[in-house]
Amino acid sequence: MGRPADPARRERTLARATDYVLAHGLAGLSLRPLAAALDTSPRMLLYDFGSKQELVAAVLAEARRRGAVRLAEHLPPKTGSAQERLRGIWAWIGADERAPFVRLFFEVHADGLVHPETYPDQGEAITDWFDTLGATFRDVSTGPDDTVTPTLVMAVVRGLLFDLTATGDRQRTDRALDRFAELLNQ
Amino acid sequence: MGRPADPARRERTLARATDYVLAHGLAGLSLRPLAAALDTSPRMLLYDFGSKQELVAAVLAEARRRGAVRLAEHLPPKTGSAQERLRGIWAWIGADERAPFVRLFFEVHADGLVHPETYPDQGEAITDWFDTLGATFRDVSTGPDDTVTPTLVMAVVRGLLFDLTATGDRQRTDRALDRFAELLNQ
DNA sequence: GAGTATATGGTACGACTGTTTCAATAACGA
DNA sequence: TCGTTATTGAAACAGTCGTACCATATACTC
Repeated sequence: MGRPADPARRERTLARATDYVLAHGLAGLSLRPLAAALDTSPRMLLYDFGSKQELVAAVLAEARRRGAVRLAEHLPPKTGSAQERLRGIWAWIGADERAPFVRLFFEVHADGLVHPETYPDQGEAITDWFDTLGATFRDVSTGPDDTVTPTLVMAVVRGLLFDLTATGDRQRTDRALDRFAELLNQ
Repeated sequence: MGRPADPARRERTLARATDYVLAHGLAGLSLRPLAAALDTSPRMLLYDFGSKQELVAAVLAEARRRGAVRLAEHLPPKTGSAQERLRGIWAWIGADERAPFVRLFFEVHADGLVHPETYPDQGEAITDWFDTLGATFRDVSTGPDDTVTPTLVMAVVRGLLFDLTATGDRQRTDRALDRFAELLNQ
């Protein structure tokens, strides 16, 4: 009895809100402009998500879900040298299409440093790529439980992403990655 | 004639404001709490700095100045292997005492990605370490104008700092740096 | 139709924001 | 003491923020 609930609405709003946050960033996020861009109202955002904090948490979870899916779709087969695979990953993550994800990634990390309590799984978000990347670079690892190699590979990728997003100098960062790939291949 | 100006007040306020921002971060910075912590008033902050934006710019310039001074003080002489020098830099920058600087560093970068117009010299802030680090690692560079080696070295350091600040796992990040130092030494 | 649960719009509250305005005080030279 | 300039306090302004309250509309069962 009564009007049936419409859970699809929340999902649709979440998807569009995630698009919005990827486009505009997290820092200045405000309910009223967000609602206006989504053709809804702050009233409905709170109705669906309870509070702004829960909305943000849902958006971040959705963004991470999307990233994981696309990474899984793209991850190259384990053919070719470690050098080639590393270059493939860098070309993919550094492409302009990934810029909104990368930007949000850095934004969440920075905010997490100031408000650790808001991101209880901050550490996980960093290390859960290891399972994926560790498998990809198993042949250059020292053993099946080697966490050092994936740590270093991810540090290079993140560090160069940091540089690339700040300076826009793709040539220099590309070359630096090549240099690392050579070192790793020896 | 008339009451003499007191430029020392602005300097004193700037120094304390920089301490405050290093301790509390940039994101939630607000004039009233800042003024209260500095035993002054929002009125005086604007009197001395003109606007919040100019205050922030002054604080960031001061923070960068401090960082440069301390780095210059610490930079080890060019004795020892590249491996040892890299470990020295990592031990210094990764120490707990540097955490506020590192935090602010990531915060500014993230904010700069969303509001590039606010940080006209964002790229410079990244590349101006190269002159210092390029000299330190000249023996592993391919030439006097080699920008690739310092780019890679800094990417590893920043990437591992990212990991360390997010996960707190010092053992794993230390080992990853050692691994990189070995690779670089070959 | 009535009854009922979900979905919305409108509005206002209280707390904050950076900034401005107006007035008062303080320290100097003449 | 007086003029002048620097400094400072108190208050208000115009805006934004997240959120709560109240009424209404909608879509369903019976």
